[in-house]
Amino acid sequence: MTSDDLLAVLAAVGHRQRLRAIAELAGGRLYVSELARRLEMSRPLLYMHLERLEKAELVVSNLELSPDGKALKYFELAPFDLHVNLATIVGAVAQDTEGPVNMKKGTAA
Amino acid sequence: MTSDDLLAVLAAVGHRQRLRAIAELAGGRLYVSELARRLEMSRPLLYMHLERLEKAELVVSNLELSPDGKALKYFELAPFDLHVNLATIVGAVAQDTEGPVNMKKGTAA
DNA sequence: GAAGCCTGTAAGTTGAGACTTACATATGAC
DNA sequence: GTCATATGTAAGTCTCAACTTACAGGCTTC
Repeated sequence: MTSDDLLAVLAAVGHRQRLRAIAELAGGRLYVSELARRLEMSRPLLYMHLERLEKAELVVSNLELSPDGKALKYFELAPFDLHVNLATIVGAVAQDTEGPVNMKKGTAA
Repeated sequence: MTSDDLLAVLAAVGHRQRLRAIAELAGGRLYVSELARRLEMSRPLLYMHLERLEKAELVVSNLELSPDGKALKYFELAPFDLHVNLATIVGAVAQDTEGPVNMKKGTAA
């Protein structure tokens, strides 16, 4: 995991509104407008937060059509469990100095 | 853990410079000026970051006198291991709605 | 048609954190 | 004395994320 990845997750989850969004989604998938009502925040604002959570791969979205034809953008939680400890941080930061080498997978430096 | 506590830690660690500071401190305790040189950032700036890390209880400081009489403010890592997952977040957010009750310890609601 | 939902986005404001420069203090060495 | 080290902090700038308002569509139901 690069420090960019780590920072994306930490910054994404390190915000009160996004924390609340995640907690609300813990009860099950919801579409944007409905979630906005529950969290009592404007839809465009929530939209922005959800985009951020999605980039950090903490949630997944899915545009669907309701039975009555409305477009509903559903969001649901992606499973995640990040351990914020020394090993994680040192590991992530190490990659920054380790030379910006392109590698597909693994730690073959 | 309240959501304030959780946010303090996440926001503190969710910043590139502070991540680097932590990684550098992983090699052992350092005083501010020395750490500033290693990270190549201004001392006042680093100072601010360290204060933030200390508030989140990720580092501990200690003002000491060097053999030659100089005051050195040493920082060292505090042990930490936060699991960023659903349980942690839901638990933290739950306390916000759970009524701002003062309680010493335990979850006796 | 108008009204009720929904998504998507642009444009503007604002506020907080990040960052710089500068200074005051203290100590020891020359 | 001056020069080097260190801490502590004030004051200012600046950038960016957060947030609001407003509008563009789409589809139903009446």
